[in-house]
Amino acid sequence: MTATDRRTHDLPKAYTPADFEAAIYQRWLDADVFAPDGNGSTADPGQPPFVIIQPPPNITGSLHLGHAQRSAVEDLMVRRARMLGRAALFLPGLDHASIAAQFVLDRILAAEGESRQSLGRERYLERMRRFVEETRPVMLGQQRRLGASLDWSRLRFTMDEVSARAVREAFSRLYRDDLAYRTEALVNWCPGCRTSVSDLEVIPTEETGTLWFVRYHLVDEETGQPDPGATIAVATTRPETILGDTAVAVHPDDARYKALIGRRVLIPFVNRVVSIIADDVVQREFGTGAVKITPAHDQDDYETGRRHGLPMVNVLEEDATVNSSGGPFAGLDRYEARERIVAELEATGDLAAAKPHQMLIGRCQRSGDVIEPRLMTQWFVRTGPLAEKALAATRSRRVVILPSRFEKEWEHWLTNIHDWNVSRQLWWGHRIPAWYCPDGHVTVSAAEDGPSACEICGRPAGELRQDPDIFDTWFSSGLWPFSTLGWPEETPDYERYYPTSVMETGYDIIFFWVARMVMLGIQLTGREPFETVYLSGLVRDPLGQKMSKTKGNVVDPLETIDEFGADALRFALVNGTTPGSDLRLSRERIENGRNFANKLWNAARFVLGARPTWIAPGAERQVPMRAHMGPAEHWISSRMSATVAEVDRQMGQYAYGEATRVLYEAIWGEYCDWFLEFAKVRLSAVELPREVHEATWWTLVEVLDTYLRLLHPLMPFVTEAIWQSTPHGASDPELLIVARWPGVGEREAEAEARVSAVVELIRAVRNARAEAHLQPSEWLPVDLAVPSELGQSFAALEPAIERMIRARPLTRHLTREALHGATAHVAPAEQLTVIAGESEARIRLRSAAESTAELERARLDKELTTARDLLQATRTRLANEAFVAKARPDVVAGARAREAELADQVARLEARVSSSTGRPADGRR
RNA sequence: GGGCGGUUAGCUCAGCUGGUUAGAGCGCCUCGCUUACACCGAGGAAGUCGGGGGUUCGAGUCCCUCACCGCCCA
Repeated sequence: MTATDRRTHDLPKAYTPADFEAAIYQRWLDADVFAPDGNGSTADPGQPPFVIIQPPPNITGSLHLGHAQRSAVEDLMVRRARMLGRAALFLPGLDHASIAAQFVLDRILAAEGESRQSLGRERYLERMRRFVEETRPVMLGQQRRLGASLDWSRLRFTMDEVSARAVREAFSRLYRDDLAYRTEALVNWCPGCRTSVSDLEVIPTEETGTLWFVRYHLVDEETGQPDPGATIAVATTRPETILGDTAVAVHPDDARYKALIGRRVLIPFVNRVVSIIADDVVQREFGTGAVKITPAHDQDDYETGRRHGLPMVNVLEEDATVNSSGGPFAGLDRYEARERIVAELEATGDLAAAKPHQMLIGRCQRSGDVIEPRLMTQWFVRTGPLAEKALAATRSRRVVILPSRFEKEWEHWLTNIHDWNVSRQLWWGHRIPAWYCPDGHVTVSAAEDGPSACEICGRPAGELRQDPDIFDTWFSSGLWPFSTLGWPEETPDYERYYPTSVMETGYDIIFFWVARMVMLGIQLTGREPFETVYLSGLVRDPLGQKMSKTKGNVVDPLETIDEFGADALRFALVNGTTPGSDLRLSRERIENGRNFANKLWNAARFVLGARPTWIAPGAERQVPMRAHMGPAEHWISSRMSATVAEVDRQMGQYAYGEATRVLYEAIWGEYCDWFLEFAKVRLSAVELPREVHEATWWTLVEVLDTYLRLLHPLMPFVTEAIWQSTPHGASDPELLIVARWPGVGEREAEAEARVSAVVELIRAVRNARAEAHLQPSEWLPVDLAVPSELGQSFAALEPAIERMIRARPLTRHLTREALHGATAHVAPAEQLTVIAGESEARIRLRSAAESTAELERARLDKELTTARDLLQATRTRLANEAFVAKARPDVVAGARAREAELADQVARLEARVSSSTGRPADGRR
């Protein structure tokens, strides 16, 4: 093995990510580069820090593709910021997710023959803490597999003491400022979860129910007895609520019922006598125009009840069975009661009609149960004043939402916001720090041990009772951007890293979470918690369906990483995506990522293996000497500058999908497909001086190095693995993760144009050869002529061109006339003519077959037709006076140049066709 | 009911402020193990940019309208 080969063999032939990903992550950890103030940090203290607080995944869950995509995007931003020299903090966390966690644990307990109730609150919470300790490492390990450069030294949990203190402090401040209050109100009750939930957790679903028409008997005002003949019919979709009716309402202007206003009716089963009242919220067209009023079980009725001072009769228990107010139906489940009530109404002849009815039914986001409005005393956050501040933040652009179309939804939601019910009748979560004394006085305390006495009457703590409820999980999540940094204490982290830079999350929780962080952040810290909200789309299956366990279409990110590598998955999750739009993830996409990584890997192997023998393997990276660079080297350097600029531009506007495509094209389509091929030939030319070999090789290295840097945020593992084998500059650190982001270099327009012309010619020759069905491996004599200004470039690239078009010998003529003269003696059927731009080539065939001649004529005819059509189109444009007068001058100039070029091409093709057929090229088709 | 998004090659999707012949990946067809890579290379076929109308010298891109699909809010 020669010295040249040594470095090649540092990289195995095939890209096998499983061999190095874990080791590389460990190297990053050992080097302490994730923490912005870690030992390995190369951050420039003069620059502002860049901070992303990671949306904390649910502790009991496992990592799914949604997490994977978010981590990929967040990590991409963080890694780029780090390479730009900013102190980059990417803070990891876990969410206690009370309802979700209780669901999981309750299932486990059920399997063990236990239950929440059988354990009791203390033992249950103890059990939960143990369970959470078990699941915790699972989630964290998954983040590592993805390569997320999270600062593990700052890991937070929403139930740790720092978070708990923040929750207590936040709530007591809100209470103090009259932004939190306790009141009796209708709340959304989920009988399955046995807790109230916020409006956002109720999913309206379109369902077909029944609209029942029920006759209520009027009460004879004199006898006080029901009047068998006089009835008023009401319509209802929930007959069981009849039991809680406390009025019947009609529209005041409804002629049908005007006379009945003020009369009384008897509510069946419970024998309650209630009044017929007038209220203009009644819709006359709906049902019979008369509606039953159940203030304790319907939002609209509740409002009506309040206006008219009606009694509120609650008829349901926590589990949605009918309570003792339900008379004969007490103890029955709500639906059983409904059936029985309908049956009995039918029996008594009071059921007037029953029709199928399309309606919206609120179901619990978590359990799917039908939500019951239920009257309860709960804590609420007064959202009006908070929402105003949140709106001001986006309107003034202090908070920018991407993509911007979500700002409209943001506006709409925040301007129509309701107060936020934060009480949950669960155990796993932050207990509400409110205490009640026997006289009903409320004391809210931020102290860890609670209040020492009632704030109002001074009764000692021993006589106070703490609210049994806990907070909605989103309440603690709403504090996340600052509670993680130590708030309410003014810790060094809070001082340095708050407000944060970007909040990246899914658009599906913009209101659940983002809006609440902004509201609470501004209220409690006086500042917007982040500058930019980047909303990702959702990851769907190849058919566009949401992934869910029940559908069985879930793709496990870890299995994917095992098979294809984390980089392939990350590539698939970012490439071709636009913020806010969903992504259909298929196996093919991931394979594409793996293939790209493999391509890069092998290109690097080539570069390392092509090192000139006299350059030491560990040599410091050198800038290629411009004087010894050939046209291809100038070309790729210039293209590299273009790529850096374009990637910067796209990433600067968060267009990561676009940036990825740009890199893919630059690396595969330019560097590998063309530059490597040019370089191969130059490096194997022993007659060229050492300086030329060096210039070419250092160009290969420089471009590879730059592309590894640009690609690193997207595909961190493979780029770091390769970079560990490539020559570095004197000022480079040991690890790519903390290396500097490339600066934009200079463009060389002429170098780009010249090589483009060469590439165009090579393509055209290959095309002609393929269409003539020539063996790709067959070497054939080629004569060519290129415009004089390209002559020098061609000369330098000739050996490469020779090889790329299989030309032997390759004869270059100074003018087209010379080319034509030199090939005039060859029969038209024995050669192919290729016209590419201003260049022209003739390929000598070994033998003249009639079929070849015909194929050639057909090909030339086709090219001629295309060229003529294009020429015609360009001329039509130029003939339009309005175009010439009004279009931008550069556009017109471009069209003129185009016209000249096309005219020349058409002329040459015509000449060629006529000489090969012996007749003039015919006119227009 | 109000609002938003989508509709571009067989499939999945890019296409930024309107400007030459609308791109990519996968799939398809032909050829090829050329000393980085068959997780590859060379070449090719394939699109009336959902329909209609308008603005403009010029529209996939801007405006109006209709249709279908999806989402959010009531």
